[in-house]
Order: sequence, then structure tokens, then C-alpha cells
Amino acid sequence: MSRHRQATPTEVELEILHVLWEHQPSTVREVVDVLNRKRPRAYTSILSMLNVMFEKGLVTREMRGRAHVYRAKKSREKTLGSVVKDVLGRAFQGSTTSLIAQVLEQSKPSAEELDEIRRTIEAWQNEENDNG
Amino acid sequence: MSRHRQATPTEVELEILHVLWEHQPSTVREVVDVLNRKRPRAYTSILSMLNVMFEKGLVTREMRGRAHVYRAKKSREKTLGSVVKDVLGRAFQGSTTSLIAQVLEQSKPSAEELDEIRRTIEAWQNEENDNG
DNA sequence: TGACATCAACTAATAAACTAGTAGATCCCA
DNA sequence: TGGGATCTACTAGTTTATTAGTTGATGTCA
Repeated sequence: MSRHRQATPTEVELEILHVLWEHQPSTVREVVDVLNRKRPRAYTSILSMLNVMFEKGLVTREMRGRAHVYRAKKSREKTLGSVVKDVLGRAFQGSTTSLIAQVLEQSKPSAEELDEIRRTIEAWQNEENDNG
Repeated sequence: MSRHRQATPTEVELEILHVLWEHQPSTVREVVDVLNRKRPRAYTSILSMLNVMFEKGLVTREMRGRAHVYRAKKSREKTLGSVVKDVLGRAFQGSTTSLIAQVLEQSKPSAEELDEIRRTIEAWQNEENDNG
């Protein structure tokens, strides 16, 4: 426990979480097999990472036979929400529009994608009105 | 040279860059004075960081009297663009709309802020048409 | 001109992130 | 029933990030 509060998962942690979100629960072996399609690492590397993540509370696990099966503790949405919150504060000093301008600049969406983005905004607004 | 290509500045590096973007060029002393309003650190800590950043090519420097004055090498826009690109790939697997949905969810903009966001989108679209 | 302040350079220490090797238990099957 | 495969736990090494102390040069001012 130092200055860091493990605000957001690290790069490799996110890689692993993405695998789990796609298919839960998974054994270490299953996670390794998926990850190795992109970048090969030793079985024990992923095992160690999952142990660290278990200790951090990022994943839960239980026995299935003599192997552990792992689940992400927080949903994809919750986790990615933290990531965004972190970036928003750390890099954009809270300015939502500035962040969105950069997202557009980076992703250069087509007209169709822009429409989808607009729909996303409308959908969010409607949902807000419904709930709150 | 390992797995990392220094994709994006670290947290403290971003803190320092924000100071420089506000007021360039700055001496170490000036950066320290600004940063210490938020969180006090030793002069030599910031000095070391600026040295690291100089070696990484994040900042330039030149002599003014017997002190260095520092400038951010890349603009705020370019740098924040990299940050977004990084997050987009690392956490959102390239899905712009998913990222924007999370931005809304996190910032919960008011109706006025939503309008501003819409204007940001329109502005970006017009600019794209003008240029490209 | 000598005490004091300021500055860069160097050194170092700590923590976190990541990767992987070794050892020992257990399971399965010929 | 013993050899190979597989799994966890443990250990450890490398790199990066962050903070700060020490040292020596230089500049200022009384």
C-alpha cells in the first residue's frame, strides 16, 4: 500500500479480464490458450498474474477438480467505467468534451459510425430520464 | 527496450506536462511550485522526473542562466490523442461507441453539457469535411 | 571574500509490473 | 504401479516508476 490504490487494472490484467468476460469461468489453461493467440507467454506467467489479481480482488476463484476456475469480480462495464474515470481525471482534468473531441480525432468515425455515436448519446439520455 | 514503447506518459509525467502546457518554458523551480499546491514533493524529485522525461524525449530544455528551462515536446492535443488511442485499444478493443458510452456514464453530463458534446461532434464533422 | 542559496548531476532505495523457472502433489492410463 | 501430463505454490529476476538524498559548481550579497 503506497501511493497507488490500484485505480485501474494494468495492461496485462486487462488482457486477462477481457478473456474472462468473454468466457467465465475459465481455468488458467483456458486463459493461456486464448492469450497465446496474440502473444505467447509461459503458463506460469498467467498463473502468477491470476494469483496477483486474486489477491488484489480483481477476480474470484473456486476449485473445479484440482484446478481453479476464475471469474472477473467486476463487470466489464464497471471496470471500463473506472478506466474512463481515471483517464478523465488524470489526463483531461475532468473535461468530458475535451475527451470526446480526442476520441473523435483518434477514431475518425465514418458518417455511419457518427450516427451510431449520436444514437449512443440519445440512448444514454433517455435512460437517464427513465431512471433518474 | 522491452515490451513498453512508452506509449503514454505516466501519471506524474502527465502532471508535469500539464504544468508545462500552461506555462512554457518553465524552470524546475517553477514546475515544483505549481505542483506543490496539490501534493508536495522534493525539488529533486521533480528534477529527476524532468531528467527522465528529457531522456525519453517528452520534453526539451535549454539553458537560461544556470538553470534549465523546459518545454513539452508534443502539444497537449497530440499527447492526449495518444492517451485516448492507448485506452481505446487497451481497454475498449477499438470500440469508439463503447468508450463514449462509458464517458457519458461516468461524467453524467447535464442537458447543457450534452448539447456541448453534440456541438463538439458537429464541429469535428464539419472540420473533417473541410479538410479531407 | 566568505556564508548562504540555488541548481544540475549522480546515486540510491522502494514498490509495482511482468515473466518464468523449479518443486511437489495428483491424476490418468498403459 | 509407474511414467508422463498437469496443476498450484513458491521463488526469483528484470524493468519501470517514483521519490529523495548527497555532492559539487556557481552565483549573490553583505
